[in-house]
Amino acid sequence: MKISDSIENFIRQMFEDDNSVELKRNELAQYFNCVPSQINYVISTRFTTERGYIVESRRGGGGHIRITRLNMSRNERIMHIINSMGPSVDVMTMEAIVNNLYVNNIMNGDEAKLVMAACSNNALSVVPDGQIKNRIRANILKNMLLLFV
Amino acid sequence: MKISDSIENFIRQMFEDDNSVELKRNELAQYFNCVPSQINYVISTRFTTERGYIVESRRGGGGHIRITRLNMSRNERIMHIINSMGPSVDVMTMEAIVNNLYVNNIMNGDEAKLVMAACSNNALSVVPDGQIKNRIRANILKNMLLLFV
DNA sequence: TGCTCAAAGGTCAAAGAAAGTCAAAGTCAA
DNA sequence: TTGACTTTGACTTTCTTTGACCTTTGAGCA
Repeated sequence: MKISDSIENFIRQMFEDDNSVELKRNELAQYFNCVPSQINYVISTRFTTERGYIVESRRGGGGHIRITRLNMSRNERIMHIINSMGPSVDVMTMEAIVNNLYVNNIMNGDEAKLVMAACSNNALSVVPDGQIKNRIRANILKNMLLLFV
Repeated sequence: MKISDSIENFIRQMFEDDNSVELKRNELAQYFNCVPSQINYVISTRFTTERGYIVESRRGGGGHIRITRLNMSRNERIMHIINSMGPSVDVMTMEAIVNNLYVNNIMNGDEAKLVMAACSNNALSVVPDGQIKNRIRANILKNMLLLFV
């Protein structure tokens, strides 16, 4: 199960040497034995701007999808995250953001855990409404991230 | 023998080798011949933050529930704070608690700032009602403090 | 040069797969 | 008999998978 995660890992590994990778949607889909649009799904949920990626593509013969990992300065990165975050953030996105900052050495493991704890569904379990929960989460996250600028 | 207790024991045994276990709600329910929501019941009554567990989950295909046991051996003080905190905490109390932990070297300055940012009125400005705000604050604080245990 | 068409990739909504919630009904000990 | 704890199940929410249909691109041919 969880083909999407496998695909995500596969793509992630392609980044080992380079900050930019190029892939063929159909080839990749065939390799993973899934429909091509699943590749789009993975890209649109895992390689978003919020997580520091830029995606470009080209159709037609010799078409491709290029994913580029952004390399911004620490403060730029944080401000970029805050600004592109929108008023509402779900748990997965929040975790991705924090993890991203962790692997980029912008926060250490303890700090990452703290942020995740503060923004977890558990911490917000008092809030009944999911929409509002995500809005509060976004707010808490922004407030905490500002400390790293 | 109550089914809930059996399930609790079963999960507890899964912790033998590891501090973190992952389970499938439906599978477990089938194994115990109960409705899936009973698993939620067991988790929410037995594997709570108050008892030193963190629960994460994921829905959809390949979903799961992960329970992580926090290392209890560290400071009783924190557990005591958490347990004696009540369901609602105002800003001043929160700041006093955090400051106390700071001057007692249980957390460093950066960490203290993070906790205060997450629990600030600012972070919770989305929440209109003051009572609810304090309840959310208490929850966030508890979740963060557990990381110091 | 301009046209045509196959080869990419894109979009979207429906179906599927888990887990979450909540309240009603049941149980049991004090 | 009451109140706390359990059990159950209908309904909800979230995430994933699939497929039908759409758009863009570029090579090759008239």
